[in-house]
Amino acid sequence: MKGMTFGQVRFTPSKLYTVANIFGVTHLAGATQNKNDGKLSRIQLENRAAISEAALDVFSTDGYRGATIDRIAERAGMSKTNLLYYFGSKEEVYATVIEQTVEEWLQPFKDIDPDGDPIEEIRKYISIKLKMSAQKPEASKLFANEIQRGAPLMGKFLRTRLKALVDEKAEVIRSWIDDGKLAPVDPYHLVFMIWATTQHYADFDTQVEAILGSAVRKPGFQEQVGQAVLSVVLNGIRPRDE
Amino acid sequence: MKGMTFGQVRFTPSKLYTVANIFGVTHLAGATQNKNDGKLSRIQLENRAAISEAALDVFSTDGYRGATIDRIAERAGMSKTNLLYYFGSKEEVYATVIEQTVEEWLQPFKDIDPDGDPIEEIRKYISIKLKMSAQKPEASKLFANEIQRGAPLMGKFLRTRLKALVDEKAEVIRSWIDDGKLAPVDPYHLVFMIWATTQHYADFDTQVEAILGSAVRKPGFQEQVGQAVLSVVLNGIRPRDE
DNA sequence: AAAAATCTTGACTGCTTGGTCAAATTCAAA
DNA sequence: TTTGAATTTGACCAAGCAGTCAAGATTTTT
Repeated sequence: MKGMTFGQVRFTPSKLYTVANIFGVTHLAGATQNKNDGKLSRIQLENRAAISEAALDVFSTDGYRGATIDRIAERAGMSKTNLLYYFGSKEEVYATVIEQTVEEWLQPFKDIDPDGDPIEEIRKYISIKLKMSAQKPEASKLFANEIQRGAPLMGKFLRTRLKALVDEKAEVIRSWIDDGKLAPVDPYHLVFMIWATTQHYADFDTQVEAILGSAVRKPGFQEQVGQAVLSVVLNGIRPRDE
Repeated sequence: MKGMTFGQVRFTPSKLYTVANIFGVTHLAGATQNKNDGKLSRIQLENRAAISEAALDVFSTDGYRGATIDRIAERAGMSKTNLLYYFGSKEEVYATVIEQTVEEWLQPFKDIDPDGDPIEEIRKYISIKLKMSAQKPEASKLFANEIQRGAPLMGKFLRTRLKALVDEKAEVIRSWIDDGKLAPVDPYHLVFMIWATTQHYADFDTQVEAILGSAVRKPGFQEQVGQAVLSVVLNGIRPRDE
């Protein structure tokens, strides 16, 4: 598609292709045929990084449709034309940013250790996830937007790699339950609950702040959230008799 | 239907205005100076309803920016021009749809009964919310999108009425805890958890379906979700000794 | 049935925005 | 320093889209 268009139009000896792995988008990166054998120059590195960062900001708040490459370029400190020199299209910028973020975002989930203590592993996972939501809400918002659009870009990824990963972890949880170390609960829905709850603080930060007011900016807030969420997930709201 | 009322109507020379009070948007409603003293004609009623329904569909999947009034009009079975005869602008359509939905969506929350059995009240609330998410995911997606954009339209509503409502219910939950009928948990975060979890099944249905596959369309699915969510929220995942 | 009011639409306008092009300007290797 | 490659940008184009306008069609009122 993109590649074809370019092949057809004249191959400017000044464009270099980078293969986007997960989402199957082949996209330009800046400079081909540079004698530097595929390696990106200092300027390319800097500019691509600047664009990615700016794009994450803009896409996460404005959504794919709402974002404009003009605004991304401005935020990255360059002209739109120059941005388009590094990324062949808006969609490529978007795909790249999602790619760069998804691995990082999923890492703590992968890190759940089948041999660890179940309660401790889940506690750790929730804590990390909450921290990530607080520190980089843009990442969460970016995904949320993509999924809510029907995941036109990530659809296949969700159905293959993500599903496989969740299946794997669900099996782990199931074995924990079998060992009597967790109360019997559908592992998939438990995962969804954890995702929903932790990401809520990123995706709906506007609402959380509207309701809790300035408290969300006080130092202990994150800990308070962690404690509350963990308390419910681990112990439930039904009083335990002691 | 009391409490927050919308839809007062007043007139101007050539267009009939409808005042959308909560969101402070004054918007046109169609029809020139009809003598019919504020009452909407049969055609007005039908068309406004058709537009609202179509708009909910389109806005919820495409977001505000992504939606076009052309597509809304097409879906409502009329020309864009005609749609604009009933609603003065895209934003008015949007505001109207949000208004029409928010009350309905919030009703079960309002219905939480301070004098009821705490566990039972919360169980009921979660069940209803899950059912709503399954039956009308568009409503949830519409809000999600609005909040994630930074709530340009609903911001004030969130900070005033919604906050007041949540404050009120948080007080109820606190009193339940004081009575020893619930485990001690921050009421606000409990509410957020319930919102996040239940709405997740609407907002992220694409992801849920990608991971669970065809199971989501099987008859018992909704009950399964309800059971899993309730089990965690009520009892937690830490095994209870019997 | 005629008039008045209401409803509907095609044609058009102006603006935004993704993307192209060719002409610079800067950078880096020799 | 020279020279070719890499980088940058202003001018431009076409598509998409919100919103206007005036004229025609339909419904309601008298």
